[in-house]
Amino acid sequence: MIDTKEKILDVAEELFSELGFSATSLRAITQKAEVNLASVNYHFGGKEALIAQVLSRKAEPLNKLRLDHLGILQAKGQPSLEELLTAFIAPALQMVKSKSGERYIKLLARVAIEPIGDVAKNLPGQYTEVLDQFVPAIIEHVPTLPAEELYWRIHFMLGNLGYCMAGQDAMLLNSENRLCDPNDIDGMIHRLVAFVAAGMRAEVPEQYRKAS
Amino acid sequence: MIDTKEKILDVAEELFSELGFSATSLRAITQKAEVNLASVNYHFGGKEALIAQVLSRKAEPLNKLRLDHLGILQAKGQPSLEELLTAFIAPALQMVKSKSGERYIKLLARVAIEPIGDVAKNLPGQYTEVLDQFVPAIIEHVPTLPAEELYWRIHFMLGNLGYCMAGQDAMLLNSENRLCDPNDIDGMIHRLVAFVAAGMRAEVPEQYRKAS
DNA sequence: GTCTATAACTAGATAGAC
DNA sequence: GTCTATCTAGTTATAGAC
Repeated sequence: MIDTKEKILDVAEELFSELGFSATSLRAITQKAEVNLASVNYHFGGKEALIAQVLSRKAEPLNKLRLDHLGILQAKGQPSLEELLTAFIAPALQMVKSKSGERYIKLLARVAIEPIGDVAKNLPGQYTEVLDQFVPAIIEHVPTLPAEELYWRIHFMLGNLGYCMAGQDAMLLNSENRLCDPNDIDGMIHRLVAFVAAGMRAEVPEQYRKAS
Repeated sequence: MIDTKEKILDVAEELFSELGFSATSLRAITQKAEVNLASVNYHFGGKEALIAQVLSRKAEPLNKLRLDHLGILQAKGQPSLEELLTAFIAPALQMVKSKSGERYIKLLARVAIEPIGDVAKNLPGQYTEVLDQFVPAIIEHVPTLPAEELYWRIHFMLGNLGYCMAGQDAMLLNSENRLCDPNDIDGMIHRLVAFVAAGMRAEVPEQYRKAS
């Protein structure tokens, strides 16, 4: 069947996100997907490669959304820092509205907690293309920022994003009386962009103000 | 024995962080701790309450460090925003240098991924006292910030902190060629404080600039 | 009781027929 | 591309020697 690969990926994504990687056997996946056991190896090369594909299949449309958004901005002239950050942040936060997006963030968390082979080590590679496009555009707005400082701040932004994507599942967000609604995705995007933009523009602490 | 409770907590912390909550049986815990199976129920009331205690036992010294730090600052006059944020951020990041601190952050991640009863719901309560002390002190530096906006930014800061605490286990941080060293805890603290302080002081986006 | 050998089972990977 | 059969490794359980 032509979509055997897709069926395997769908079931694998579901079981991996629910049970974890080591608790999910290839036999369980192939049985539920109603395909042959050997087809995993034929199509993917092994369990670890399957995991990597499950993850990259989700990363790809996200990458595309971000790059498309960036392309549209740049076609209109030089985008503002806020516009750049929105192009990076909004697709990720909008993604987690869907069931499938929720699974993706759960899978990322599992990779961090239950490291399988080189999967975690290879994850950042799925985002390098996007970062390589965004980082130079961001630099234009903070030209005096040392490169090391810039990458720290990129990481801080990724931290913000991860926490917000985890949303209601995150432990500290579902607090009462804290006056902000984690379901207000658009509000979250606007506010996060403002917060990160200010952080990006922050003055560099003296001791780190060497040339880059 | 007088420290049966402590022994149970130690072993439970270790097994929960390594195996997860549902994969760790009370039998496994009591056997490894060399205590009677029934003692868990006697001392804690049940598995869920044990989990809650394992978590709160870690939160308490962190809370104390933060509040002590804050007290010292306030005794010297009005602290700067950067000093306040350092008092909040530094204890958490320094904690994860230890094996036990690593376990704690792993447990927090597990609570998010594998929700057990009301444990996740009750976690924020372990930090309310600290936040109730810090938030008013922070407000003095951003007096025009609407309350809702302030809490969003507090959450953004918590996101930064969580990501940095996860450190090398986090998926996106162990990237090559990104020029920043996640083991440089002091550098991380200084830079994160500068980043968050700027975010706190950011101008409020127009649409959210209603009175608080 | 403790230790070791082995059996039974499970899982990932592969070869070769179709 | 799909399938059956098989190989290899790792884990768990158990039997029997000491």
